[in-house]
Amino acid sequence: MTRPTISDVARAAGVTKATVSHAYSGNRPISAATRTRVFAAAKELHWVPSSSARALAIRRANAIGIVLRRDPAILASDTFFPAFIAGVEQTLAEREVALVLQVVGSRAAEERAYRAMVAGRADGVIVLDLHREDWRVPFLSQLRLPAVLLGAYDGPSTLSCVRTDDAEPVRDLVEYLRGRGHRRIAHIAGPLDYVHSYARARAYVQAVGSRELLREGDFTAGSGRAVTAELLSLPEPPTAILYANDTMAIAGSSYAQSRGVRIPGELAVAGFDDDHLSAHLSPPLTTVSTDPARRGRVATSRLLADIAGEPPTSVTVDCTVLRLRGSTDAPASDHPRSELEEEFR
Amino acid sequence: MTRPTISDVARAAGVTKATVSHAYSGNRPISAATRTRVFAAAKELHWVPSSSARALAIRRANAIGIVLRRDPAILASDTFFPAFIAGVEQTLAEREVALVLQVVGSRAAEERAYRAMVAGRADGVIVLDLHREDWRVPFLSQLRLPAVLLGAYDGPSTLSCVRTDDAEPVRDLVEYLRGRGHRRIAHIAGPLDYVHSYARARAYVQAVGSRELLREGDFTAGSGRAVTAELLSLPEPPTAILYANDTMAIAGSSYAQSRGVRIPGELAVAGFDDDHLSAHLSPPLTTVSTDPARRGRVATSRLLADIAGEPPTSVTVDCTVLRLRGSTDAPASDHPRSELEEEFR
DNA sequence: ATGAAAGCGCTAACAG
DNA sequence: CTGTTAGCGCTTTCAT
Repeated sequence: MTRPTISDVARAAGVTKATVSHAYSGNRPISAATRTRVFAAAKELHWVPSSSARALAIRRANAIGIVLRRDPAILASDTFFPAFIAGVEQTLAEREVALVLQVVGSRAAEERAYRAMVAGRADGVIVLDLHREDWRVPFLSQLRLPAVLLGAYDGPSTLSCVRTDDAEPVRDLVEYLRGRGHRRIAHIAGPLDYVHSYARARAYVQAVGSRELLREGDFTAGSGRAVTAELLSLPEPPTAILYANDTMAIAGSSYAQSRGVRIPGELAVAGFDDDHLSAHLSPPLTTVSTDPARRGRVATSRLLADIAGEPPTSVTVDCTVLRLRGSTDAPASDHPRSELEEEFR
Repeated sequence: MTRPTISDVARAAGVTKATVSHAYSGNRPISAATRTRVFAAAKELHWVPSSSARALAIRRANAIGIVLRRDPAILASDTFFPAFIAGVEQTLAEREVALVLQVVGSRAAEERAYRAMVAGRADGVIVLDLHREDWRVPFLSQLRLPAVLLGAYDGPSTLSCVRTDDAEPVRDLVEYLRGRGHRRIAHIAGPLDYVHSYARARAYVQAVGSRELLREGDFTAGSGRAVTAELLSLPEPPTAILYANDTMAIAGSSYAQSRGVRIPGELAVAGFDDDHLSAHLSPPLTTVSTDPARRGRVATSRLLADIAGEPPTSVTVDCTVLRLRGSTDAPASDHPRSELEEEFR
């Protein structure tokens, strides 16, 4: 009635536990005959090795962790996360490694969660939502917990890092809009203490040469709407808005439309992330796809390498693709296609 | 250099391992003095009990599992999942239980994943995406793995179940649209082998009394668009469409708008799920909010109860709320508000 | 090629 | 109230 153990299998196969263990791990030669007997017995008894016992013996959890400190509301509105997880799981599935997820509400809980990870829940972690100076970087190093940072972390760090160039697509977008005659281009950034928000905002400021039309949102639909309202009520409102994510872009442009502003005729808008809805809106939303699944895969295999003992490394994954769509079409339809636009297509 | 164990703490505190263990578990009286010494020593050494050792000793993982068999694309477009997870974590955080997540691609992998769960990764599982006849129900019973089914499962089952009434909001919606003069109301369902899709579709068919305008989508934006296109090209197209989720509703109505169909003037649309964007669209989308976070909390505490040895139970959570918004406003603005509408407001 | 036995770090009787 | 002593189920020397 109780689950079978390795001893049961050994007994049934007429061998010892060691033999069963090695038959599975392949860590030492086993005669074909006994191996067959062992496997048969195991299948017969429906034996599956206990992962806790295994974890204790080899001092490895065979799991990686992600601890997220987020407002449930933000989590729910994040299009990046599920796709990222899908990527993580894709490379995890090949080995027999599990993902343990912990969503916490406070810094204290976050520290506890990481300590629990080192204490045997996970062999390493992926760190998301990087801040420009993130306490977790020194904290995790000190914990000696293998970790990979997702995002272009600039502070001192000896941890592995999976970088993305957030600046380039922003520059391209600004250039593209300029080419279409836009002179007042606004940017609604995400919280500026996030490395990716900051990188996008900085690229924007450098490209337009002014902070006048830079605003800070919080990635939610509500803030997209609110900040858009503010921008549109300016004496001289922008003719184009770059949003730091699609959620804000969609909410913002819907708000503009509800006020009678025609998109892209009177206002061009672009997002970031390529939400699954963006291509299906009216007009379809210009955005930057960032292939979260791929980044999940890269981060995971990097982490597994760290765990296996390889030295931490920084890798850059070139995954941003500009998706030019209807929401940034020419303000007036008589604008000829610019060369730049052709190039992007 | 190696992580401290309970023995190190015991030695430092001048007691035995048993005392340290009990000081933490409270499983037997410990004098205040020694307890203090123990805690001091533990803190001094930064000791955190090894979860694998603990799991082996108490035969419990202190973790629950969710295994998901989904296309990454569907995962990414699912607004339900992240919110649900947030709810799960909320009640998990109070106890020190972790969530292990596994996304798999095949039935075989799914079985393996569940077997790994019983084998020590998790003490119980939450089952999502229920099919009308789901092999996992007998499978998990046989595995003797505590499990709670999320959704109104009708087949034979002795597992706990967290139910939601999907039918009522659909009936209400149909009634509401009827009250506004709609006579051709279509429904774009999700895959009909899912219990929730089926329940919604059945309620729809009962309410309108015909399957003529029933279609099956797959919850993605692409299918929302495609099926909407088909419906709109009918000789006698519907004047209202009920979608089984907001993703399809948004894609579908955007498509309609891009074809010049005015919403709600010429076509009323409603979704299901209350995506974070829905209230911010133009027009705002009428939908049914289903409080995924709350259902996550309920399912989790139900599962923890099962794990604690309570007998499995079926609970119904009354969490659907109709959100009437602009996308279902009167076809002609001279329609007086119906009484029903007032009641819903 | 296989067996015997000693842990991995914790909990839980069983004594005292 | 606290110490001793077996395990939990697996891996891994060390023998043979």
